[in-house]
Amino acid sequence: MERQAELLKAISHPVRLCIVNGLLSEQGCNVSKIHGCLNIPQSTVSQHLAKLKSAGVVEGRRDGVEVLYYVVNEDVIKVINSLNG
Amino acid sequence: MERQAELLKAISHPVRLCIVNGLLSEQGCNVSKIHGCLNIPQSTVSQHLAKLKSAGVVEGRRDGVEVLYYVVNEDVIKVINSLNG
DNA sequence: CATAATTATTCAATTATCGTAATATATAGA
DNA sequence: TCTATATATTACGATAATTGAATAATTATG
Repeated sequence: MERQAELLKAISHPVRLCIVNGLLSEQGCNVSKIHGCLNIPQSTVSQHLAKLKSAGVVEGRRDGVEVLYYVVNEDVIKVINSLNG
Repeated sequence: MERQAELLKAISHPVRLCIVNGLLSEQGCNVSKIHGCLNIPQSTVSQHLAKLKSAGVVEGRRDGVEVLYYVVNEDVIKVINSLNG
C-alpha cells in the first residue's frame, strides 16, 4: 500500500502525468522532445524524469547523445489506462 | 489532465489511500472507525478526509453525531480497482 | 583535442505538505 | 441548559516538493 501510494505520488504532478502519458503514446521519447512539447526548462524536465525513475516508473536507455525514456511499471500503465480508456 | 493529477495526488498518501480502500470495501464509514483502525489522531483523520473531500474524492453525510463518508468519484474507483484487481 | 548537442546535477528561493496539540463546533440525550 | 460524544478547524514547526539559473557531465564528430 505504501508502494502504491509512492507510485501514485510519482505521477500525481501535472508535468509528470503529461510526460508519462506522452511516453505511453510514443514509446522511447528523449528529453529534448519532451522539453519542446511542454515548453518548460530542460532542467525541470530532467528533474521530473529523475523522480519518475527513482520511483520505478520509467527507465532511460542512452542512445548516443540522447537518452530514451520508457514507462516500465505495469501498475502505472494500468492506472493510466483506467483513466483514459 | 490537471484534474487527473489532482485526483491522483489526493489519494497518493498512504493514510488517504488506506482510507479510500477502506471506504470502498465498507461503504459509509465514520471517522471514529477510521481513527480506531489506523491508530492515528482523530484530527489527522479529519484533515485527510477534508483533503479527499475538497478534491471531490469523497463526500460525507451526517447521521446524528456521526458523519459517514463515501467515495463518490468514478475515476478514483477505477484507479483503485485497476491496482487491486 | 576542441566543439556542439544532449542530458544531469547543484544551488537557492519559494511554496506546499504533514503531523500534532489545542480548540471549536455540532448533535443527542438527561 | 448541561454534558458527553463525534467531528472539524486552527496554529505552528518540521520536512519535502517545485522551480529556474547556472554549471557539469557525456557523447559524437570534425
